[in-house]
Amino acid sequence: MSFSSKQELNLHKRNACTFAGCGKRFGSHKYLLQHRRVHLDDRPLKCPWKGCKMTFKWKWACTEHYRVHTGERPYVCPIPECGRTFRFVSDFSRHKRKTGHTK
Amino acid sequence: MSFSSKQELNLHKRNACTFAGCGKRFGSHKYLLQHRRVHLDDRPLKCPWKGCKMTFKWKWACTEHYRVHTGERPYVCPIPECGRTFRFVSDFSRHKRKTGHTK
DNA sequence: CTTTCTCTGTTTTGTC
DNA sequence: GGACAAAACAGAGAAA
DNA sequence: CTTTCTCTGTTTTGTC
DNA sequence: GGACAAAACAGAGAAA
Ligand SMILES: [Zn+2]
Ligand SMILES: [Zn+2]
Ligand SMILES: [Zn+2]
Ligand SMILES: [Zn+2]
Ligand SMILES: [Zn+2]
Ligand SMILES: [Zn+2]
Ligand SMILES: [Zn+2]
Ligand SMILES: [Zn+2]
Ligand SMILES: [Zn+2]
Ligand SMILES: [Zn+2]
Ligand SMILES: [Zn+2]
Ligand SMILES: [Zn+2]
Repeated sequence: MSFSSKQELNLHKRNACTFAGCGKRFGSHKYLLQHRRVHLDDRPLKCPWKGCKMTFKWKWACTEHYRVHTGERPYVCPIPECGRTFRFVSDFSRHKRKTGHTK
Repeated sequence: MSFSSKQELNLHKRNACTFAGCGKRFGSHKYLLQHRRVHLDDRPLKCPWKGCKMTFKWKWACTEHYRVHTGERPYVCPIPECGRTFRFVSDFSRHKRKTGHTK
């Protein structure tokens, strides 16, 4: 880590991103370091599906994307009369929030 | 302005956006209020070109977009041997930065 | 790498 | 109980 | 409004 | 000189 000014170092210590136009602050210093990838061009994670060219910055995005190939719908509502299934955790979360279907 | 907690009011006073997942801080309180539109669905500015359906949150984006209809290239490099023209101020800025073509 | 174009935080300009 | 990292979540939000 | 899907800040889980 | 708002800039960054 190198800093071009004392001001920048102080912001870093306060968990603030110093990329131009960002200005975000975070709850942990560890995450601040992970957040940097948002501003970098690298997309190091590749979809393991043969022939798929999708790339990602975040492991979780890659994990969920892979399900569009497999068709997997791993989230199942625990309410017996409902039984809806979801491919993405976000849609499952919304279902629980809107319907109250929680065990 | 209403706040759901004292914590949220304090962040507002420190020019911090309290939308979930944002966490940005800004140089002025006035801009913090303008920044909110980033999180709202409204796109109140409409392209004035007949038949164009483009909409915008920011006036400047609308102003520059309109030039794709008119073909205008209002930015002209002041160095006589160069004379390049640009449709968008950002490209003109980059030209000056990379070449040093400044009067 | 390029060009084209939009988004947005900050700076500059204009009016009182 | 404590690190600490990895995984997963829970929204936001873009696209159609 | 809907469904599908990606992004990311925070929370939860797993290992020592 | 001071507000204060409007306009414009200067990057970042997505898309092709
Ligand atoms: Zn550090
Ligand atoms: Zn950042
Ligand atoms: Zn894939
Ligand atoms: Zn259900
Ligand atoms: Zn206020
Ligand atoms: Zn915000
Ligand atoms: Zn238009
Ligand atoms: Zn030039
Ligand atoms: Zn674009
Ligand atoms: Zn949404
Ligand atoms: Zn998307
Ligand atoms: Zn760029």
